[in-house]
Amino acid sequence: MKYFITTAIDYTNGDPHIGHAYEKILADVIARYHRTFEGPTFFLTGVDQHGQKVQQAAQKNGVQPMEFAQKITAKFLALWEKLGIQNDGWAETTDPRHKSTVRKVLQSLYEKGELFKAKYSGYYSVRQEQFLTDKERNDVGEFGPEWGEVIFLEEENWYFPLEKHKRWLKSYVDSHPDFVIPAFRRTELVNAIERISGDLCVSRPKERLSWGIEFPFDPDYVTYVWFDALLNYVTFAGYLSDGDATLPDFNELWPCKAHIIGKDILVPAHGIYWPIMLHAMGFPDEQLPRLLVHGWWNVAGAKMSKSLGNVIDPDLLADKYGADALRYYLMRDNVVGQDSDFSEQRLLGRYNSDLANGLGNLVNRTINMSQRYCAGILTPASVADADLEALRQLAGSAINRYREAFERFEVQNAIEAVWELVTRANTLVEQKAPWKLAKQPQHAELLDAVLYGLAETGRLISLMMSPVTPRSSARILEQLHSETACWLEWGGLPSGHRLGTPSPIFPKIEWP
RNA sequence: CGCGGGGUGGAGCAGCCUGGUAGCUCGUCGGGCUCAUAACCCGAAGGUCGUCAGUUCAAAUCUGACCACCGCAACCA
Repeated sequence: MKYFITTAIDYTNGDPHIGHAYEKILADVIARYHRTFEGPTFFLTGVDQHGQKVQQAAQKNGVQPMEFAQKITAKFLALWEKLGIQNDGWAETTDPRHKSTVRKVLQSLYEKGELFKAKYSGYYSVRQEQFLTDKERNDVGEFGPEWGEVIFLEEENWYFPLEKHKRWLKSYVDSHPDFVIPAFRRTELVNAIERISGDLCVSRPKERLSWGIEFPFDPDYVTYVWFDALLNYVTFAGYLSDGDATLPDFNELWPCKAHIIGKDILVPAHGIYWPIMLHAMGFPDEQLPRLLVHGWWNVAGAKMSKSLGNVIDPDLLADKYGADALRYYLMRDNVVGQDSDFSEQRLLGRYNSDLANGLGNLVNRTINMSQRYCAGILTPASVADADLEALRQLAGSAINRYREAFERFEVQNAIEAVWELVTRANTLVEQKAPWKLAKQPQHAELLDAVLYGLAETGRLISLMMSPVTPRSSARILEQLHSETACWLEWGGLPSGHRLGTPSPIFPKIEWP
């Protein structure tokens, strides 16, 4: 079995922003942790290319939907490359392999009697191309001018029954407390399940929307975008792929350990539609995925939105401060699940105080002293020293806390555990003052022990930080001449090991 | 009486589920060090943990009420 983790697939009707980046970085950090320290991992992310909004955005730009979707897709891909997102699978909903699986699922649900055709009539906005409900009525009970021409329309569509699975979903969620992480998000879902009524319309007549996956048994219709998008989690894991060698072995991956999603798409898409879909498709309860729900990045206390014009561009930030600095800030300054406030000043503050002054300086002074006092050649401790022993003990407990935090998706706590070690190592430098020991030949062994302890601590720290700051960690390990070892225990550096040349990894950046 | 979230030293946040000396980063003040990216280390000041009441030997943490704040049309993680 592989550790299978996914993100939501991003809708290709607009450019990526900091929220998209945060989610992918979070998933990437967790995936990298597992890949490095736990075992085979499969990280899937991608883009959602179908649907009305994409069709509309394309029209607005005067291009075909496919062309538009591909253009936006390229932007996402370029950003993930820049941010160091290391995904194993890439989901595009226009991929023929995906279309084929979606059709197979539709066919199978149809044969099981889980899809039915029915007429719906109601008020329909021609401009917005959607049916209106009472929610859209304004104070005086009318549909406002923003909807344009509103007509009464009767339309036949395919429906997926939700209500008949309501009782099952309720009992499933009740008996699986960790279906939704963090726990408080579960409350919202439980309330929403109580309100389930009616069925989900999963088709759109082609004359109204052509940009989607055609129904296999009714070519006048395309699939509703969520029904199409949610299935990416199984199709790109190899579900019903008939041994297609370009896709993974489904049995190796499923069930997914975590779908990482934003709080806005928990209800109803991932918390209601998706488990009911899987249930209807025949997945047993123990084969359902888990949902890891993250919060939003606000800006100066306000919600980030295109209309407010306060959208943060991760691409610019990565250029300005480096991908690792951005990754570090987003992971360090946020409790997974909660909202956070984005501040560039704070990003810079974190970078300077934690990465430059803390970790970067520790590594730099360690290698420098080793080069200066023992020609960069390490000799493990041959003398007992209480401070060194304490550092070694702390390294052990930090590793444990780090691993436990990752198992609970608490990336922030994992980082804090590492930083305790950074601080402790810097303290040891002051306690032992190697520059003094170097002048006292009788303390040569203690000096060796201290320098070894510092280098080894530096190795462990950069290893532990490698999921978060992969490129910087690689550079640190390179300077330590310890490029390959992933040994997360004390003593990875052998006796006689020769360190490299020190060079600042995180140069300090002044606020303009 | 709609749903949900948070209200913790100057700023930003953990802790709350599983009650028991209030923790972290930044900032301020004092001291130390000189290996290092003017970085590092130590110490100090600063909090009645929104308010009121309850449970308890003990409440930031559990219960109830109240107060002000944020999100729940669209864009959208």
